[in-house]
Amino acid sequence: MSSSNRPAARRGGRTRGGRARGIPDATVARLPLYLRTLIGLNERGIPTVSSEDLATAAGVNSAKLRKDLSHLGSYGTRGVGYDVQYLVYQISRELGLTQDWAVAIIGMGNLGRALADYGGFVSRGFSVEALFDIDPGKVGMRVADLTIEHVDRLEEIVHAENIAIGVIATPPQAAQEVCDRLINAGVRSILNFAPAVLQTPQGVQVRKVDLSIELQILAFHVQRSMGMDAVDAMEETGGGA
Amino acid sequence: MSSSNRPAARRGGRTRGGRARGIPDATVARLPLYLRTLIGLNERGIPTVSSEDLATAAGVNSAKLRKDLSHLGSYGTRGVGYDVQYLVYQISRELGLTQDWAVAIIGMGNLGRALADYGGFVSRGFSVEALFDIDPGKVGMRVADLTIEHVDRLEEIVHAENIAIGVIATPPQAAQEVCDRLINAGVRSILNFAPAVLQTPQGVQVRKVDLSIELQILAFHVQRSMGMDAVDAMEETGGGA
DNA sequence: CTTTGTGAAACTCTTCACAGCG
DNA sequence: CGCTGTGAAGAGTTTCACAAAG
Repeated sequence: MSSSNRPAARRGGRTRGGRARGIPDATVARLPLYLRTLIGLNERGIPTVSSEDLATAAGVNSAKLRKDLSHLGSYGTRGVGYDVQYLVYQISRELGLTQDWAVAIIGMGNLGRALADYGGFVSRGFSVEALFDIDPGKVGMRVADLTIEHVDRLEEIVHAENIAIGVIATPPQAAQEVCDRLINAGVRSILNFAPAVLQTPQGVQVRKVDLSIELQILAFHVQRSMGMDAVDAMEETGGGA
Repeated sequence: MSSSNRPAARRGGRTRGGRARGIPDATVARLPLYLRTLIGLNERGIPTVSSEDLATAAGVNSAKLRKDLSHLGSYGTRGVGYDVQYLVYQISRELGLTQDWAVAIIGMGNLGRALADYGGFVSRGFSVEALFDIDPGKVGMRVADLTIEHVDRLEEIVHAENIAIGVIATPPQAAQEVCDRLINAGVRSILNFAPAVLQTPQGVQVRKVDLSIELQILAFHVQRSMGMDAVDAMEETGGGA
């Protein structure tokens, strides 16, 4: 469409008024992993950790870890490592987890209910404040200490509860409409579990969690590893045409 | 550890005996998305589609789509576009979806049960063949036409049912052990829903789906977009210490 | 004339390797 | 010394822009 020759349109708010921070997306995506690992170390009473050890525990390479952390500032001590608690705090702050964000879940099928019940699915920083479904039979039911509301009340409740993040767990046909309504109500961050591509205006962050896509990526690799052993011939002859 | 100066160790089986295929990881990760989009077009009776239209529907840019598809071969017709059904078949074949892979789910909590019940969470190409839990109270229960087995029988049943993919939906403490046992039983592809880093030997594919990580990434962006409006000052003063 | 397929350029991310600090 | 923080090199990915095909 018209988006052919737009000049790149920087994702993620690169620079800004004051100091230009601009943490790379790839780094942001790993910070939660470091945070979880550090919280584990802290619970085990470990006060400091080297980049090498933290990297191993988080499953990444140590140079990458150091470069990632360097984007937050110089929080390490040469010859020693990183102070675990201090780093927990700094990463939490960077991720915006020093305050709680209100979350709404839309779609109370199996998955939506599992998400709502999964109380511990968020250590801290989030609070599920509203649940929605379109089925009048479900409206009024209580799940995880909340009453399921009809999706017609979405805008109203998003405003009242100051919802910052919407989690879409509806069937795929309903996902785009729910998404539009969330955006209309002012939500700018959406976690989408529905197997559907959401069209959103610029400035809205969408992350998707898609079981069948993950499985299909795995299937590709399964097929590959099978090829190593035996299936080679099948492929070479055109396999099943 | 010892993984410091290993020479890169190529992920994903780059070249092989015959022709070197080597589809980039980034492309593999998008193929399922194209596949789903194409299936939708096919169901609506659309016989051919241009890269521009398919890209828009899949939410990517058309040059990227063309380059991705070019890794599979030259399946388009210049001046016309791509034959929808033919492309569905080619992508399915490339992803290894022309046959069914047996899947086991370990951990029958809320999430595990939702996954097992989510019959349609896989269009085709997969078949959930076994469910496991460690809780004797759950063993024997029927979920989604299957009987929950005790996790002690994992190896036995993985062999008997020829399980290709393991889905870990246990609490995080149990994840590594389950993972080890799956690998020991010969499973080389794992989808991990537990919020834990899995240590695996080379050659094992792990994909993780992690709700709290996704939310935390969103929180970062929420905080960012807040900064645009008002919260700027809070940050500058050290916010909430 | 339309649309693919693709070199080449641009950009992002990862890894190396080491200066420099504690 | 040991370990961080980082320039520079390398790898991977995206985008551009256009020649060639239908």
